[in-house]
Formats: sequence, C-alpha cells, structure tokens
Amino acid sequence: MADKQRRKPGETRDKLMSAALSLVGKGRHFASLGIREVTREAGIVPTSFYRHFRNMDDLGLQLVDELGLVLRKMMREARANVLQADKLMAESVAIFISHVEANRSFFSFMAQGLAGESRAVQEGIRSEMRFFASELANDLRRMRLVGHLNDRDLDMTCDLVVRSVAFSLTDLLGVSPDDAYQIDQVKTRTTRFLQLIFVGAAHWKSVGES
Amino acid sequence: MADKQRRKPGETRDKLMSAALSLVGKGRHFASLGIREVTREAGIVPTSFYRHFRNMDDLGLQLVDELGLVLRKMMREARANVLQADKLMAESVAIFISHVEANRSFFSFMAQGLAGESRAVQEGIRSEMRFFASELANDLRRMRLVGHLNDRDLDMTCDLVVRSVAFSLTDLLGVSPDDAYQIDQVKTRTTRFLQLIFVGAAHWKSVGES
DNA sequence: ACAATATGTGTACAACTGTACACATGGTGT
DNA sequence: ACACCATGTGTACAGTTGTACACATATTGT
Repeated sequence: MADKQRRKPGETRDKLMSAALSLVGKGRHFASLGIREVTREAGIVPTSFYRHFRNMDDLGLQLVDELGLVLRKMMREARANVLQADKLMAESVAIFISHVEANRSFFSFMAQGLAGESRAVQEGIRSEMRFFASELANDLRRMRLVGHLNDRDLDMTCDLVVRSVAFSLTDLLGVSPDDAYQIDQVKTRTTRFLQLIFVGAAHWKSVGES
Repeated sequence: MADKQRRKPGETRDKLMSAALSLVGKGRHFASLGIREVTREAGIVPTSFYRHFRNMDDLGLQLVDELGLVLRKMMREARANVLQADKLMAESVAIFISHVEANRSFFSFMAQGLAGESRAVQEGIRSEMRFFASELANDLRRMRLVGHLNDRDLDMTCDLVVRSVAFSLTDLLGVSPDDAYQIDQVKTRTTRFLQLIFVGAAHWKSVGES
C-alpha cells in the first residue's frame, strides 16, 4: 500500500477545498462538481472525502466561512487605505477589484452561490453581504459623512451599495483577468454607480420630507 | 414497440425545455442537470433529446431566447399600465414581482445563468438585461422625465436600475411564493432602491458640473 | 510503551451517465 | 400512392458516480 504521508492536521481538508475552488475557477459550476472529481483534483482517494465532509453541500458551507475571512481582510485593508473622503469610492472599488483578481475562484464561488442550489450556502453568502453592508454603514457613521441620514436610510443605502458592487462582480468575472482595459471599464462604471447612489443619499431627506 | 404518438411539431422540444425549467423550479441548479434526468422528467426516451438539442448548453441557450420573450411581455405590460409618473416605480416593481411569481422557474434560471458555467448563456442573459436597460432609457426619454441627463448618464442610471431589480430577484426567489409578507418586504425595499437611484439621477448634473 | 484515535488507502459494486446504433412510424410533398 | 424525412422508441455499452467496508499508518494521551 502506498505511503500515508500524513502532515499537518486539516491539510487534506484544505486540499479538498482548494481543489473545489480551483475547479470553480476553471469555469465549472460548483453545483455540478462531484465528490470523485474534487478528490481527483486534490490528489486524494475518493473515500477520504468523508473524513472531512459529509457531502458537497457541507464543503460548500465551509467555503462560505472562508469566504467570510477573505471579505473581512478586504474590509480591513479598505479601512486602512481609504483616508481622504473624496477618493473614498474610487479607492474602495479599486481595492475590491484587486481582491477579486487575487481570489478569483473564491469570488466566482460567491457569485455562483447567490443563486446556487444549496439553500444553506445561499443564506450564508447573503448573510456575509448583510454583515458587510452593516459594517460599511458603521464606518460611514464614524466618518460623519452621512449625518443627515437616519439609521434605516443609511442601512438601505449601504445595502444598495453592496448589491451594486456584488453585481459588478459578475461583470468582472466575465472578463479575462489580464484584459486591463475591460477591468478598468468595470471599475469606472462601478465607481459611477456608487457615486450616483451617494448623490441620491445626499438628497434623500429632501425627498423623504416633501 | 410502444406508440409513437407524435403531435404538433416542436412539442417534444417544448416538453424538454419545460422539464428542465421545472427541475430548476424545484431547486435544482441548471448546471447539475443531465440529459437523462431531463428526458425522464419530460417523459421522453433519452436518445430523443438529440433530435432537438446538441447538449444541455444548447438547451440552455434556447431557454435564454424564451426568457427574452417573457421579459418583453413584461415590458409591454409595464408600458401599458404605468401611466402616472408618480407611481411609476412602485407599479413597475409590482409588475416585475407578479411576473416573477408567474414564471418562477424562468427567473430562477435567469438568476442562475448570470453566474452559470456556460459562457454563452451568461452572455445571452447579460445581453437581455442590456436590452431591457436601453428600452427603459428610451421610455424615460419619451416621457421627458429626465431631461437634464445626457444619454450616457441616463444609460448608466437605467443600467443600475436593472441591476438592482435583478439582484432583488435573488431575494424574491429566496422566499416562499406564498409568504405575502416577505414578498411585500422585497417589493418596498426594491422600490426604495429605485427611488434612491432616481433621486441621485435628479441631482446628478450638479455633481458632474461641480 | 502502548492503546486509542484520526486520517489515509484499496477494493468493490450497484446505479447512473452520455451517446451510438438500428429500427418504427406518422406527416408531407409530389 | 408512395417515397422521404422528421421524430419517436429500444437496446447496448463503456465510463463515471457515490459510498460501504476492511485495512494501514501516524499522532496523541496516558
């Protein structure tokens, strides 16, 4: 029998998750992946899959958790780098795009999961987005850029912002990673969307009161 | 050998497309459907599939075309029913939601296809959305509600509108079809999004010129 | 040191898959 | 009337799938 070569704990588990992610990155849809396929990609024997996951949905759920980490890292970086309010949106979008490029498979998985077949995964991703939106609202409150909006309206605005960016994700994933021109197109368009939304937010009260 | 019972031309073809759609409506992901599965659902023998489609992607493409028809019907209805400008958004959203409820599987397919594994389907749906957005822009121009926006900015606005509504689609598909309360929540939220966007559009020039 | 546990491998199998092929039959054009 | 074609059926088969089971080995706790 071949060598066992067990290493760090959780290493094979990671290999399986990376394998699934890698297949997604190659254009496959997560819902169409099979256990054998993933283990093959990971260089693991099929039955070993069950040592770590009950089924593919289970693996998907754990991927959502990791996705959460990626998003949080992104948020931290945005908070650290976006200093001037005037460039806030353009820079945030740039950071978003660079993170997507750096974690393409992860974000592909996220885009797929929003309309995926596992309700749990779907709910997980949605929940990550809600969290992201509420953090964004907190940041904006802290920066005192939106003093005229009440909490509910600010939450709505941030919700819309996050959705718009998430939708741009599908644009971004649709273009080749080295087509700098197209990527820049997505970037400017997304930035413009955000600006439009914030212009709306800036004048929102006046409408709400009229 | 069993009876042939051939009927109208294209009938079996429709049965196959409906079968695929029906499976999607039951929560399955299109990317995970197989030929045998679809033919089984349609009550057709597997090999008959090839009389109408080359493979599942082909079937998906044809579904996109039909989706286009559904969207156009929806547009026509909106144009006929939305008369007063002040209720424009709320009514449009209501019409959208009713069409989604009436064609749930179709819209599930659309939501899935945006991040699906067939590039062609993806592009097809995206193209339908672009068309929709440009028609919307034309309507708004005709109604002279947005005189202060140049063509490019109006197109952008409509693009954002269509995206926001499309994203709401995933919310809508996530709730039970008979949970009237939740559906109404989605409706008001979506309407508010659109209002926010149009408030932004109304004040856009002032920012663009500053 | 050594038993227990976690995690890997190999083998096995029934169920399912896509698709090739030959054949049957109903509708259509001449 | 009759040949043709589009479209249905049945059979076949090799390849893949999920998963059960027995077994091997490395790590851990005592």
